[in-house]
Amino acid sequence: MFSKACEYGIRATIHVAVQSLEDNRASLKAIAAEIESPVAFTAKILQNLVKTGIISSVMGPAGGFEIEKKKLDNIKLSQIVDAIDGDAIYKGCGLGMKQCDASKPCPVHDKFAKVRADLKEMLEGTSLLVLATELDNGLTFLKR
Amino acid sequence: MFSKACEYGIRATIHVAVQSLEDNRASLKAIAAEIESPVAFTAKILQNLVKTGIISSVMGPAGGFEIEKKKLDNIKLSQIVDAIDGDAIYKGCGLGMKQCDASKPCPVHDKFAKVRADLKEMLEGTSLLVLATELDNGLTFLKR
DNA sequence: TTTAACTAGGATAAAAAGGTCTTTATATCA
DNA sequence: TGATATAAAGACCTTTTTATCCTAGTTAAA
Repeated sequence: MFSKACEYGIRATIHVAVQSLEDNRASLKAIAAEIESPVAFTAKILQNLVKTGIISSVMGPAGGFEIEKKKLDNIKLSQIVDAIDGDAIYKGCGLGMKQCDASKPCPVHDKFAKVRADLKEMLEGTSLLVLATELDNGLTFLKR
Repeated sequence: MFSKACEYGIRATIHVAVQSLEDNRASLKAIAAEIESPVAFTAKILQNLVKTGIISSVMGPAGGFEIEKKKLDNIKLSQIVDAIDGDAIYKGCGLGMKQCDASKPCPVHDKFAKVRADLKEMLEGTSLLVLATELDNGLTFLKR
């Protein structure tokens, strides 16, 4: 479904969100440990998310990654996915055809439409605040 | 969503199905031309599908790939996807975690459940016969 | 000025995608 | 019957993309 980079990116961002709720910064090392991801790879993904403006970073001792608490409710999963994997999952044809739309649909175009719409709705409707809160309440997990 | 191999595999199988409805065999070359796919790569995918028993092949002159007409209604998209990409799309965690189920869900587990169920239902509910018939009627396309 | 942290870039490894060539099966024709 | 041509099967190789690692910089607090 998503690339490894995107999977790590989402999990990392959720951890940063949880820490930000408690006014802590999350260091690269802490994030990688928390989500059990390769450190250097995670670094690149985070850099990308910083460039995109989804999270922010502070260099130097006591530095790390953070997200303004006010923004947590407005950041949706879709933004993270879009920043890392692009929009192929929304726009691309399910069978990889270049041109595939209502006027010249691939064999599964109509059948896929619903699944795709569901996915889009889910990604656009799920905020970091919700994900972070659920994790914080012990309802969900980031490891294993 | 699917690997390139799976996309080609689905498209190739649909073309074989259409030809089988007209009692023709489809040669590798014809298939690759029809779905605009790399010939050798397509060959491997077809071999895989033959081994899985989804399509059958005949060697030698006038040989090619075919599907028993009777079977077309019973072959579902899900079988093709499963043969090529495996069951990760149904069973795997959306965020790539090893253990992720109702008892220890990842942050998007519940949200993904619906999308996944939709996808599964769609793949398991769509038969080759339907796809081949729609293509034959000019309602859908395999190229571009 | 030391040190903890992010930044930047390339290097390497693994997996996916695609290509080449040889072998095997089989229909057809001499 | 045997030779030939056609088409899939199989083994191996190259390229591209994705994932991962490493090393040297830059920033800023203490």
